[in-house]
Amino acid sequence: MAEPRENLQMEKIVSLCKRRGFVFQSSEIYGGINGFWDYGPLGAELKRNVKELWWQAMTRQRDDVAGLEATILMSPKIWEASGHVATFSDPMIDCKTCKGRFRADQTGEISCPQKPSQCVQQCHGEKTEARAFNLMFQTYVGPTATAEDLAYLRPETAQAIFAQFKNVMETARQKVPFGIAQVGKAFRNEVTPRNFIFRSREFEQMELEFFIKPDEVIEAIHGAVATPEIPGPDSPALEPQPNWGWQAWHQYWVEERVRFYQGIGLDRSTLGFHRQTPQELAHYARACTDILFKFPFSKKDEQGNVIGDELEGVAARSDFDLSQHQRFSGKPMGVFDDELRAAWAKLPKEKSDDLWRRYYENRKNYLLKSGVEAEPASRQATDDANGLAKGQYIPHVIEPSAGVDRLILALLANAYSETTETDDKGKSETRVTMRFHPRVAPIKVGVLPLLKNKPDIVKKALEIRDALRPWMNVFYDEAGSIGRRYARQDEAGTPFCVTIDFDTLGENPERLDTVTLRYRDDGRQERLKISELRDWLLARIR
RNA sequence: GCGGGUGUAGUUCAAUGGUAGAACGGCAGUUUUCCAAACUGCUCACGAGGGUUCGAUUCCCUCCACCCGCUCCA
Repeated sequence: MAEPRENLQMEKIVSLCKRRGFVFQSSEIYGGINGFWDYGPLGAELKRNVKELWWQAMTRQRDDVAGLEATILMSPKIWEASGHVATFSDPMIDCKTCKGRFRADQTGEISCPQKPSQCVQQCHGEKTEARAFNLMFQTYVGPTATAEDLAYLRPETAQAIFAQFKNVMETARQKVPFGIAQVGKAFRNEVTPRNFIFRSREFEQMELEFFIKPDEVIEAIHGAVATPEIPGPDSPALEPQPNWGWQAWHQYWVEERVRFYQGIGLDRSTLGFHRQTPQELAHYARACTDILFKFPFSKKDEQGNVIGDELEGVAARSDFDLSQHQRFSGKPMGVFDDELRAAWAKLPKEKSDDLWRRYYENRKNYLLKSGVEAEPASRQATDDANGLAKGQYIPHVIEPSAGVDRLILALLANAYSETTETDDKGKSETRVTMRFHPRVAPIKVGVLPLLKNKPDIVKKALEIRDALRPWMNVFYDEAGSIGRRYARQDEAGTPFCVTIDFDTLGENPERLDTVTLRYRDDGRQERLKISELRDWLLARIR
């Protein structure tokens, strides 16, 4: 059984996180609280770096994405529209005899684990009353704590993006296709928080909702929907094209996201992919590709290959979300497209009839599945399809949704490496090095005076620290032997250290104003001029 | 929520029905000290609450947390 070893690996990581200040248990002095974790000094830096890199890549480096920072508490109607009020509060029944737990509305369909010939409803197990399992945290807005004041802590950040879709589009002066990005906390009262920070009750998400034209619109404007080749891992990323349909956009975002992970040190070989099957997909979703990371606790498939657990889901969610908010709020969520209206007028009749029909079917299908009666559904779908001919449509969306804390855990697991060395006396010791990519490393450079009792060396070291500080996170350390300080920085994952010695001060005139630069991963050292230090480091940490 | 396991310094471990030791770490100091050097000194723990007992870290109960399995995972 390989399980104890994998468990050991997680235990080592958890222990290091505590010891070095990456992650602490929340409320530890009171015995902790299940499903909540705090980030210590190094963890806070690591997390900040990750979020900033995401924000940089997803918004600032692009013309077609705008940012948003919405509130955690919102109108509860948002969660009715999104479906969370309904799906997050399933009544459950426990069986005291067989220890099973079942959805109360399915006891007539699920077979009893002990007597598969009978359904749960019929078997003789002693069952509890149905109890509501609401996975959304509740609170009250206002002092009266009545049912009208009930509110929920958001279980995902995405819905605020949909709710603010029109405002953002207008103020950012964007046109479809474009996206809205948001980073923020989300809360789920998980039944079983597990695996350290992998599944917790308070967590952070980095979500993009990228709005695209429905395929019918692309066809009307461009004649056909493009199906581009997926570029190989080493070829340059695709440039988005105006004639892309949802499949091309979906593939594009999966690829973009994988490149992001590679850019912060997660090699493709550490990742896995899972394309959700039709059974797994939500009814409104067209496709969803999960990007997985092979965690120490991840399970293996029949062939013994590690499967991985979800870092991010890239979902093609059709026009479901905006449609829901349009229906529940009564506010139009569609957009108007000049190009579409002009193109539509020039379409051959059979083409426009075909597109009209397909759009109509999609809209009717959505409405029926959302519980709208047949007749009003077809009336509404007719209106929607007529709107298409006038240049109006509800955008579809591609949603790359990533968990920050899961990514942090992936980076920790990926960086963790240990080497055991045996000295002359036969005493062996294990050293840990956190091989973070310099972009995410909490500390970029350690500044170390060789000796702390030599004022000139210390003074010079402090000057260097102060010169680098505005540009990167610097850690100054003068305590203990130089080797000990290197080792401390290795455990923190600091990619570079500079050491100031007597040569720096001119004891060896050729080396005046130079420092030792030491690499974390192999201990290699070279001599670098102080005047070149800042640019040398900046080139490697960005 | 159910079943199993675990809970002793910051970390990893030890011992004990008579209130706890070590290693490593951390802090301070000495040292022209470049890979956890050496030496000196110091700091830090029985998850919480009850019960049994003259006395509980040790036995019992409850709770909390962590790990594993089941369940859940929009």
